[in-house]
Amino acid sequence: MLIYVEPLGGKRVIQSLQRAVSILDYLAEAGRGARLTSISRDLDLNKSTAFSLISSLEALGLVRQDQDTGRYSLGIRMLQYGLAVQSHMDLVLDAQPHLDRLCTQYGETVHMAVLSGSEITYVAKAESSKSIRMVTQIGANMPAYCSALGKVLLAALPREQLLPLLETMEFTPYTRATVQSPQALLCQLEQVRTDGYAYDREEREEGLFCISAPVTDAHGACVAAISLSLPAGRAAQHDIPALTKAVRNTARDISAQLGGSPRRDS
Amino acid sequence: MLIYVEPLGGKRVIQSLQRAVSILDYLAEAGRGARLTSISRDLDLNKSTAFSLISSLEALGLVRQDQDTGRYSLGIRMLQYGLAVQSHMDLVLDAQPHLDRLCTQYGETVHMAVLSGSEITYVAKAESSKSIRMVTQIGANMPAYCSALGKVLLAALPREQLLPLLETMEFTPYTRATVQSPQALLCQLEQVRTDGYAYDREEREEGLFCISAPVTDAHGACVAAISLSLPAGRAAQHDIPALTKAVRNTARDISAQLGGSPRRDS
DNA sequence: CCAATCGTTTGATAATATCGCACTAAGTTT
DNA sequence: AAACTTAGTGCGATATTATCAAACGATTGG
Repeated sequence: MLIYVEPLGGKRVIQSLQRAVSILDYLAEAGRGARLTSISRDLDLNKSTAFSLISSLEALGLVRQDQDTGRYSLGIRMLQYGLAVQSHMDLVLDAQPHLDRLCTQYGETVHMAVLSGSEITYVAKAESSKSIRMVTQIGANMPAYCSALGKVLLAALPREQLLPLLETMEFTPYTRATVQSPQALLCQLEQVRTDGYAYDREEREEGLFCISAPVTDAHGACVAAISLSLPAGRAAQHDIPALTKAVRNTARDISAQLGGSPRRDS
Repeated sequence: MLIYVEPLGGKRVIQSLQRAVSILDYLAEAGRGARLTSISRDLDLNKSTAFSLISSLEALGLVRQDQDTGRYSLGIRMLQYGLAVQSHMDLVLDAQPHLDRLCTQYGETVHMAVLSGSEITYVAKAESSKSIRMVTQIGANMPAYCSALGKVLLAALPREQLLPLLETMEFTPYTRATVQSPQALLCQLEQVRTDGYAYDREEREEGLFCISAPVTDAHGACVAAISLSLPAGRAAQHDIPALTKAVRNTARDISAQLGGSPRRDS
């Protein structure tokens, strides 16, 4: 008998759903499929329960089982969900043309990202056609503290959300320029707030330079950030202030569209 | 009191999961977010039940609620799942280089797809760099009966699976060349089985020509199909028999790799 | 200003997911 | 080859859990 007392005001989450999602997470990370036993062990689920959950997920198409090995992995139905998110997000739909324009204008890769906890998630991009370019995947995550996009997004958070988040961060020194401490980051974020844009000068990766600016919704809340990435080698050929201005203008254009466009009903 | 008797041997699916997934499906289709009320109405769920499910999904990050409108839509966590599927599927990983090679060799778009019920799902692609080209989305679905990929995949099914599937199909006449009846389709599939490849001669879309061949696993079971798509206008410039041979060879290469590569353990 | 919806909360209830146990098949060790 | 292990799967009893009806305050609209 397990008596679970809700910590006051906490939302009640359906147990089987919570467990099912934890299995999906597990499968998303476990590259080439996981065994039922390891799932039940690692997630601390009764084997029968795990089986019940997994076979339900399989029947629903979210999980598939390899006929030969018996291993479980995510099903292709997940692909469709991912696509649906991408193609339906107002943000992405509205922003894409602007991103494309900025990309073709300067021939460099453009990204849009949102904040998920202390990481950023890329939600849209427009890729440079040059052979040396930044390669990223939509849906992929990156630590926020060492990217221009992340700094813009973090800078927009109110202190009461930002400070607890800083606690959870680990500051991995990817390069010589990587921010190393919460204090240094806070200091940079202050600068970002006054400037209205952020740079990443090879903080995440040697040779990668990024310029980022915030995208705000109708209420002025920062819902995303866009960035322009260029190899440091090409940075000298560009007029950085001009690029910065272009990025900010594009961000403003997208923001204006988010604020102005009337909402359609279904 | 609802007494539900399982139809003997049918797998029992966890109800709350089934309902949660139906909500996810609903949200995936409902473009710009759905209202709680319409979800509960259309899916025949008690409003409280729907709310419980949805708020759980929200707490788990699969669904998000627009602050302003209150509408629910799929969360960005779904993007990450989609990405995980794509990057972990052996099939896709193994096939991508072959698809890329075929694409650059002829400068036309190449696809790989699998069967989901009576539809095909694109799981990988290599895009032509020409301005006039086929534009598709990974994860998107298409009816199987009117595409080269679909015909290859259907042709590989055993009769006992194929025949019930034919019952459920609706034959929409997209073009003059679209197959119109189960009989005509069966006849074509017979041909595909003996030939080992399939064509789509503007059956889905005017001006679109496709060549497809099956990809088989270690046991010879057809697990996917690949295709090369070209605008009918460019078809005359190509040597169709040579293209067909190239597609079949690429499919064979991928199949060989699937059969030969030893399976890794975690 | 009343009527109608909206999303949300509550608490009682019974239906449901869970768990322990048992079974089979395949792989190891003795 | 028998005994032992470990895999995935099936079943039924049980109480935990998801569900439902009713009602709430907040908006919206006629």
